[in-house]
Amino acid sequence: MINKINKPTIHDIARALKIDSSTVSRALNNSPKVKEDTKKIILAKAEELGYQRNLLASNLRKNITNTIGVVVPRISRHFFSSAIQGIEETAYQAGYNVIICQSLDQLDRERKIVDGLVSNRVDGLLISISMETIDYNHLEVLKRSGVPLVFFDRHCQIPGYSSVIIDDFKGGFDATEHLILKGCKNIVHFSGPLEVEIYKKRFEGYQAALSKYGISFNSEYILSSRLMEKDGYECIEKLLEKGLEIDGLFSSNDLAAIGAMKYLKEQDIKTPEDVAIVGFSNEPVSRVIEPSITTIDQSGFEMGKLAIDLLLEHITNKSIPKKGQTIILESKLIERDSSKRK
Amino acid sequence: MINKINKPTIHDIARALKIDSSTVSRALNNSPKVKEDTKKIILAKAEELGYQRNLLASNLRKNITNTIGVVVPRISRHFFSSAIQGIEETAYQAGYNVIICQSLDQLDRERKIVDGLVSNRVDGLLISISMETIDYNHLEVLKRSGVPLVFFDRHCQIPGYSSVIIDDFKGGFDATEHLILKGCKNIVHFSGPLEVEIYKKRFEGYQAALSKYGISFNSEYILSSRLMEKDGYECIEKLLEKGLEIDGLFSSNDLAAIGAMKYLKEQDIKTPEDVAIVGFSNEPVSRVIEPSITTIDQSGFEMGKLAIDLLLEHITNKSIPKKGQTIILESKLIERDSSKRK
DNA sequence: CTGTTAGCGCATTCAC
DNA sequence: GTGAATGCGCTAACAG
Repeated sequence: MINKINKPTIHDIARALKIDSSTVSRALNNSPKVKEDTKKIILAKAEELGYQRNLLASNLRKNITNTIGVVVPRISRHFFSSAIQGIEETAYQAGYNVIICQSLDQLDRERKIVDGLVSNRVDGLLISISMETIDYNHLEVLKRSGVPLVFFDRHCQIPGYSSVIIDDFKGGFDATEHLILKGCKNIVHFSGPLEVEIYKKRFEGYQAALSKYGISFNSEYILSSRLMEKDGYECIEKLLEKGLEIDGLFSSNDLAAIGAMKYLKEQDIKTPEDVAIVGFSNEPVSRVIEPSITTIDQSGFEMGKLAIDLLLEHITNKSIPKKGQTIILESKLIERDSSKRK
Repeated sequence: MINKINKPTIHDIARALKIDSSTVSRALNNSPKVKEDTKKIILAKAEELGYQRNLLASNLRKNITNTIGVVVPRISRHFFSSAIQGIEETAYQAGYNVIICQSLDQLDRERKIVDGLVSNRVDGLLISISMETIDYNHLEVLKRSGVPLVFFDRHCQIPGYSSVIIDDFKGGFDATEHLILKGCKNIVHFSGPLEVEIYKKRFEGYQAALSKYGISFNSEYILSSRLMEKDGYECIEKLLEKGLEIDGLFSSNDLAAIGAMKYLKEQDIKTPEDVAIVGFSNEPVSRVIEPSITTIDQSGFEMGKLAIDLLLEHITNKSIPKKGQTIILESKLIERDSSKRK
């Protein structure tokens, strides 16, 4: 006997009841146009047959999916998982499903993911771009298909798309100024790719702070990497091997900062007395692991909330604004006790 | 002018080329039946119009989606995000998309998610059930629809479905024995709901170890909770307020263990000298935060890999085995230096 | 209230 | 090789 588990359709239940499938469809959608009695009978039969609506067909017909796609670099990063938390919360309330995808910071994967999501006709897209995303073509073409898109955190300047971001320039400035005021003269900056907007802005903030206090800029102090823990470790290692003086470090995230800290400890350089560190983060664990790292805080949850709100607005208005709206959140520096210097 | 951004279909490109849409369809699927020349023309026009295949329609027609659904309690937990990593890796290689969903340990959400996934006609399901999942009906009904399902880590006994799990009984036994050998007599056990298979097994392991060493079982030492950090904190607080003697703790995860540890430190009870702790985990950060917690290690990545392999096998064989296969991984205890006693 | 008809976009069988 | 015809499962417009 063949394992013929064909899923029942509305026609199956219509046939069993000797009525028309359109009535079944209406009943299943709880249309007021169908008599309560028949509704009951239909629902019962549906239950009996183990009917489950085929959303592919339904969505195809209705031309909406009630689904929004979310693309982030990695779900394991606390910032992103809390952003997703915020997104899902209001999305579900608004009756939307959420598809979560991670690019792993690979442009290639990001392209495929976005393509797939659009092919699956999501109603909207929320994206925090990968570190490799310097070419925006895969996003720009979306405008032709009219899919609303909102960036959050890692964004890029494409007219017509909105963004929810923090004030990266100010964050970079504050971080650097904080270090300067602590007495640092030789401040290293761990950055992501400088072609990516947020890293560029933070870098500009860094430069501005140096310049304000009349500290000369040394390009050897700028290290661009993927900001993983091992990157921080290796970067600081290289710098020290070069014999460069370092007394302050501004890292564009906490992972790289932790990596650097680890190396310094191994080398018996007792941070934070010797090297003061500031990193971008709202990762609670990293604060516990390295309480000596002062952080520029970003709330993923809040950004997620704002981003989904904006997106839902765009979806319901069917409006892709000409310019796109940008919401900039204040970044705030949270100082740890232990990073006080002499 | 109305914002009429109608997505082009194969008919649009067929019309533009004065050929039939079926040819276009074939070309787009790279069928060998269509001449190379026409293929080129079609592809060019598709590009020009910004055509993107409607996967809803395509999948509906083909009755497969090349998508598998993954349901986990929370993506932010390292165990699950590394499992997802493993799953995605082989899934993508095999040409499958992955939809990630989190139940947040709520049965209600889990039900809706599973329903939605099945309605969207995923080709298979990978699930780690919520802590509230005591009633399996939403999973049992899936058998009628023939959707292959594989459990990993948090599973339940449903004939016909396979599981990838660790040896929870042994884990519970080893943890408890470890504590006993360290000299503990009064061992508390933080558990999840005992109706959930894995917690039950760990508890049984706990009991078996006590019994082996002739230590009497005290039900006051069993605390069932959701195992969040605050749960651990509150549980140990209550126990100590009751005036109960405690010198060992076996927690079913690291979060609750950390919560307990926090409370103990606050109370100036110097763990690990006073209370030895074992928790289930493979969360690297928790080991850094609380190196005094010895752990029973679980590799999410490995379990994810095994689970997806099993699932893909089921999908390609179109076989829902009568009994279901169970892969049991060895659990291993990883001792931390600092948890040595007297 | 219910049935009839049509079609969402695509893939596939059958002709030619 | 290509075109014509059919239907995946569902919803919506239109009758009655």
